Amino acid sequence: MSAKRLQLITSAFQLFYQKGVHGVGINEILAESGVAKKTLYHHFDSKDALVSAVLAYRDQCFFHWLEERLDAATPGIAKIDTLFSALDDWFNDRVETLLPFHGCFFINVCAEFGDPAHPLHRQCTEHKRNIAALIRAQVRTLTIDVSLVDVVTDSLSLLKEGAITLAHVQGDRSAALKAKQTAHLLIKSCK
Amino acid sequence: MSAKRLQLITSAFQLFYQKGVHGVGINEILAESGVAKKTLYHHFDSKDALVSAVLAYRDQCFFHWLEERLDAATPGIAKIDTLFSALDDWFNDRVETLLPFHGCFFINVCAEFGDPAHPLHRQCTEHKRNIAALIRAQVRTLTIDVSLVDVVTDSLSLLKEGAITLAHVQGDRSAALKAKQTAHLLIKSCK
DNA sequence: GTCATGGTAGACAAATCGGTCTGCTTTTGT
DNA sequence: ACAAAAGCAGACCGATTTGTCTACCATGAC
Repeated sequence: MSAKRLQLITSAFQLFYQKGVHGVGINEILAESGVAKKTLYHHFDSKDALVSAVLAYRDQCFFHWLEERLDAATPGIAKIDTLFSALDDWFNDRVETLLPFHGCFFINVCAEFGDPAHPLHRQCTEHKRNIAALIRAQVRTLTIDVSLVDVVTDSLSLLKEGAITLAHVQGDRSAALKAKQTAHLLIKSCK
Repeated sequence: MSAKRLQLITSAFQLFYQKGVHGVGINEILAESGVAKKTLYHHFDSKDALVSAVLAYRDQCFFHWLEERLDAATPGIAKIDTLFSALDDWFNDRVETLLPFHGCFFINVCAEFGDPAHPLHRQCTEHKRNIAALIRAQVRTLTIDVSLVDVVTDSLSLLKEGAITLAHVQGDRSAALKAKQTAHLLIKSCK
């Protein structure tokens, strides 16, 4: 990938994440990234195409970060602990690669592109699907009845998304720890 | 309240809810509401002031709707059942007064106004605080140890917010029922 | 050496943005 | 009845939007 292209994506992400996609103009991205307008439109057909590339970039960053954190944990309940500890680090700006917390970028984009049929909205749906699959893989390492895997995965997803919203909208930076506590209660009740 | 003022607020809400605040221009609101521009700026100092009024309007609609639903339920676990049944009705467009589901308007607005110090962001925080208090009142009718009221309230809030996100971003319209199931497990484990 | 590629700065276009204003009509309170 | 308030349509303003275009420079492949 071209260096300029990457620079455009990272600058655009930073601005979109803070101010929303519609709240940031092309010219602001150019000023921040120090790239010429012609170059931007050489790499991307339109602003929407840039947004799509930014979503793909963030999807990759976020997924790999979480996957690495989870891989480092020992199978079982520690995997679930690690999931919420990782979220806690994210919420409290202890993960440099994720940039200062401003909620979930994919939730934010869906707020602006509300139509579920919109390509950008679908891209966000896809991201969440991938993360949910990652969570399911952790749940499978738990010593619980196989028939409970689906429902526990759903519950953990609910808690994760709820924690993100609490942290962002309510400004409750301890949301991940609350979710971890609830997850413990939940899994204990499965045994 | 003036009829025109109300018309402006309801039209603006409908458009903002579907397309996001920055995705809707003043002129579109005027065309949809059939109100003159001068009249809009007679009632509101700026677009931000209109957004603030729309938030207040939605806050009132949503709170009163949920409060009525919860009041009608018998104290105890039925209150919690009713909470998630109400969400299920909302997600599946069975509540006319809330308009077709496009996620939580307050979460959406926070996505566009990411700065927690922004007045519109704070207004959303306030709304969530009020809803959380309403949930806490239901939890108090449960026959659980008083020391658990806080943690159960937090857990239910997490599940509620998570369900909203799952329903909107993932397009999972059964999210409220999954959350209800999880809430049951959780409360059962408190006894 | 030559030529395509990717890059620069920035003028420019057409549309739209939020917001102001004029001039006129309708409604409403007393 | 009459004056004040609220409403109308829409022209207009300056700023900003996305996107195009011209003209030129640097680099590297063949």
